[in-house]
Amino acid sequence: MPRISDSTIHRLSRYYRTLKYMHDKGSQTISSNILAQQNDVTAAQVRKDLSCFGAFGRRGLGYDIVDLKRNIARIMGLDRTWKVALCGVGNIGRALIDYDQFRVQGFQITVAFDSDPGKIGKVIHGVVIRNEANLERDVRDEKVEIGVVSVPVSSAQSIVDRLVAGGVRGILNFAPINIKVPKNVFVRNENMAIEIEALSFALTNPKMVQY
Amino acid sequence: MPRISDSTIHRLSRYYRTLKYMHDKGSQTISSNILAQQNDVTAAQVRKDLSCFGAFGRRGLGYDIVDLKRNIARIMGLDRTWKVALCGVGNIGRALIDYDQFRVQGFQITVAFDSDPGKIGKVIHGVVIRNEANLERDVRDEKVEIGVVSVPVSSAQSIVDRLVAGGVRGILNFAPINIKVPKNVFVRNENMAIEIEALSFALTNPKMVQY
DNA sequence: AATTGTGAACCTCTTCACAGCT
DNA sequence: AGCTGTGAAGAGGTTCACAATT
Repeated sequence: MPRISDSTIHRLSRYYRTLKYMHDKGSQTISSNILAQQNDVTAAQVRKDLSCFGAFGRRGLGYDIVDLKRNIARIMGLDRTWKVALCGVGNIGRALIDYDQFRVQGFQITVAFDSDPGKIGKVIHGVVIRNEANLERDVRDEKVEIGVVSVPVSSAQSIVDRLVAGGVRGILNFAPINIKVPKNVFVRNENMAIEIEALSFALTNPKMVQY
Repeated sequence: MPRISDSTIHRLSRYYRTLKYMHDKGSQTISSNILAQQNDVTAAQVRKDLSCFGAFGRRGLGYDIVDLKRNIARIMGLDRTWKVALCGVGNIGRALIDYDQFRVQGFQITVAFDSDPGKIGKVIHGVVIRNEANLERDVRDEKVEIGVVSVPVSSAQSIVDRLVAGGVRGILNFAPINIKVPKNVFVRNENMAIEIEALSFALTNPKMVQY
């Protein structure tokens, strides 16, 4: 089975978003060239990325938007819903409970946890904040597959361990720390400080990065 | 002037965070090997990354933590403060106004804008929400260098154009759209949906990604 | 004429391995 | 002996260029 690079996976998400947009605009077909322009990559890159999974276009004509969109959704597992547990209902956690980009793509925050007794029992955008004490049990009962970690650094690793104990297979980690998981669990990190620091680097060393 | 890759810049941020942590724990020196383990990379990678900017270690002894930390801060422009304008005080914008990882690293949200008349004038964590109508002028008057865009997709490009008109040189974009800027302005995208979609891909095709 | 799919060339990033310093 | 700094080798990702198809 061929390995797919992170870059290709990221680009696939972006192509998918472009296809949704073009479809909403009423277009029927799209060429690799247009898809490329919309995402600041080369047309060859688009075709290479897609060719990892099959031949979806028609020579001379381009790609059927509805068809390609459906294919990418299938490839990426976006043609279904995913049950998500949110851990830590602070500023970021609260923003995520109501984040359209998650909901619209089938990521359903079905349970949320916090350790603060003052928050437990409250309802935020339709989700009840539960007591962290029963995390493993609740995650298992609700058949949660993905855990989102938006707790402080100090409790991130232990929350991750408990999510894994509850049977979660994927973790989206917002805590700025390198968490450890068993080999069969996937982690993606979302550290917003890293991107603004990259901006700081670019502004400080404009000659060292390509504009 | 040698080009520095995005990957190296990202890793530098992560090394920096490790160094802060180790320093707080009271350590004096650190080897490339330990720094590597803490960040899931090889020791050679750490040394190569650092060697882009100079020779900071001592053979046989490793790196002095305080010294390396200071050097990375200087290289990345983290030894100063940056004035930041926040555009769009929705769920994400509100979370960012109070995001420790920004503040602690010197990114000061000095001005915030929203187009909703109901929000204008309100104060969130010490920041007054201003009328978007005067964005260019306010950004210029306050000498803002970085703009954070957390407005809906439909108004993202026009807000970016106005930030640029106000003299901003770097943009952190949370809108899931590929914004266009003049060649001398830097953009970094922070699309949280992309990472959870990458998780969806990994869970759907475990054989195609390395655990 | 337009556009895909793809092997080959190219380029960039990562790892190796070892000389050199403490 | 321990560990860095780095040229060279290796791996992996991107672009080229063209045959194949509509």
